[in-house]
Amino acid sequence: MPRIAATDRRAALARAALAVIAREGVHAATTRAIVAEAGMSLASFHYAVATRDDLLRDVVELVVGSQDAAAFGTLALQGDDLRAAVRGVLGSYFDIVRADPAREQAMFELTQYALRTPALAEFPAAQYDVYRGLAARLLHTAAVRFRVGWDIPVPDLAALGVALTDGATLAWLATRDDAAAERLLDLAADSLTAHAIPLSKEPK
Amino acid sequence: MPRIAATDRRAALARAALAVIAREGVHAATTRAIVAEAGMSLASFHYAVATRDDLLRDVVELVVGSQDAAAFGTLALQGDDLRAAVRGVLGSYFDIVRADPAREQAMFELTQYALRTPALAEFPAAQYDVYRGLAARLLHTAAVRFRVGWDIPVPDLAALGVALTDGATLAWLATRDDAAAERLLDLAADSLTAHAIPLSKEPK
DNA sequence: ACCGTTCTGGGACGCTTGACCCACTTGCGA
DNA sequence: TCGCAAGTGGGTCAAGCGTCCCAGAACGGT
Repeated sequence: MPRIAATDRRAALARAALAVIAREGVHAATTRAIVAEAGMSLASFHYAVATRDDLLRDVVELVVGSQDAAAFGTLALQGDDLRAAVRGVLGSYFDIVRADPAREQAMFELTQYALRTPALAEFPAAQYDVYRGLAARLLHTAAVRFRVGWDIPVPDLAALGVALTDGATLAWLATRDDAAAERLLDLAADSLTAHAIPLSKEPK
Repeated sequence: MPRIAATDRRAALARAALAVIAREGVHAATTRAIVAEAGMSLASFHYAVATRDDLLRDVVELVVGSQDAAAFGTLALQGDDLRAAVRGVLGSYFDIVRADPAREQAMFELTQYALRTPALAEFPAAQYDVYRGLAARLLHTAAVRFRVGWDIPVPDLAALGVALTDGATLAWLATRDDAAAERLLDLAADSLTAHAIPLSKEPK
């Protein structure tokens, strides 16, 4: 076992914990399961981190922090018109979900867990700020590219987008019905683009 | 301690378990916590039910079965026009969520738990069938009352409704932002009613 | 080459968990 | 009224949990 600085080990443990959670759920993320995943001894755990809850906090931070650009960086705005672009982004997101359903489920479980844990209670709100911020940026970019405006505030529309993707993800995790999910994403794209208004000939 | 038939005790235990889960989360629903909630001795637990997982199965069945008419029976279709009626139903649903957020979170947690448990893996799909069926019935009733049709299949529109309510609930549980939730429900009602088409003068 | 800090491993602790056993009480049917 | 199945309570078990301790190994500055 190579020597690793405590701070690095802490990060490695957080990643290992996330892997365990994705594979077996939050309740299975015991100290022993985590160190086994990371290939460490049990003592290294408490050398790097004071308590298990502290590590879970790291995991939540890891999730919130990395879910932004990391996973969604591939979501490119492309397509011939606004509707196609929006549908494309939703489809790309959904491909990510389908590629690793366990991980996506782990996100939901972590959110629920954080809501139950007083020390972590503020994280879910931050998580949704990240989601909504990302959605808002995408909407803004789309509006610029296709020279449209939105007939409601972008943050509100972003919230709608987040709710739609969350709802679609949850439904697919439960049913694994690909066709239904695709139809749902079609409707979601319609709902979002319905709020676009063409700008006057001379874009600002 | 009065004598209670094993079958009755089993049902009582399931209700107690649901109460514990709502209050403290799935991971806190230990056999001891459940019997304490139900006011029984630990031995009565395993007399009424073979194993803890068996009881959890009962809880899931209880949730799926009762969530239909029971909780949503109050969702009445009322309002002067379609849009108002749909918004009213969404608002009523949301009032239920806000009245007992812990219980609603318990529903999500149970779904996640069931997805992780092979013996319970088929329940989430059934749960969503119930949701979608309820939404479809509401949409059908609304169409009849306000003499409109839907420009897409009702099951698809029902899936959209379920995704929107799920997404809105999840977002509110995380942020507890009432105003944002109300705005989101406004948009949700718009998205749904956008698919209504007026019927010809002579309704069948 | 040395020494003290930094890191590692194995073992151990106290506690909670799900499960269960067995002696007991209760109440219904004959 | 009586017997026996149905139900109850307390105590107990092994396993798994988070946490901790301590002897020793590896490293970096001198």
